[in-house]
Amino acid sequence: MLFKDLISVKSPLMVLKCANLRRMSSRDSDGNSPELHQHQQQRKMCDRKALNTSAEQCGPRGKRRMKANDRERHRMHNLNSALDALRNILPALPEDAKLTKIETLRFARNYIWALTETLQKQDFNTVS
DNA sequence: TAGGCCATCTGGTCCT
DNA sequence: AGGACCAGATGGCCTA
Repeated sequence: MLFKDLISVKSPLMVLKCANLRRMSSRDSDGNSPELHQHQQQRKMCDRKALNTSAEQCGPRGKRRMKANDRERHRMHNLNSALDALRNILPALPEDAKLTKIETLRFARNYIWALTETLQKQDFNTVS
């Protein structure tokens, strides 16, 4: 199967094309470096922590909550790492075009489907 | 300014 | 009991 065949596989890849256009024209091009983005995220974290100091001070329950929040944060980071790993093995992505989470999942599903089709066709040709 | 995407917090539920 | 998972709420950032 040629790559152009893969491109022709219905909607999710059209979504991908739109996503690439959208992202290539955004973020990094307007001087927003990844470092700055990270800084903004950290600042967000600090704000949250400042808000939560009261929870920290309100005894065992507050401590348990904060511990659970840490675990949840860690869990979501793991999930995002897995999504990044998935993005990295998907084909034909320009360096600065990052798929959203939902786009990544849809594209992966579509890509697997296309590969499966390719294998099935190969098997058919081998047998006949 | 509205809408999309994201990170985080939170409470509920299930599992070990 | 404590941890994992989940879904809803909230607020920030960015683009059209």
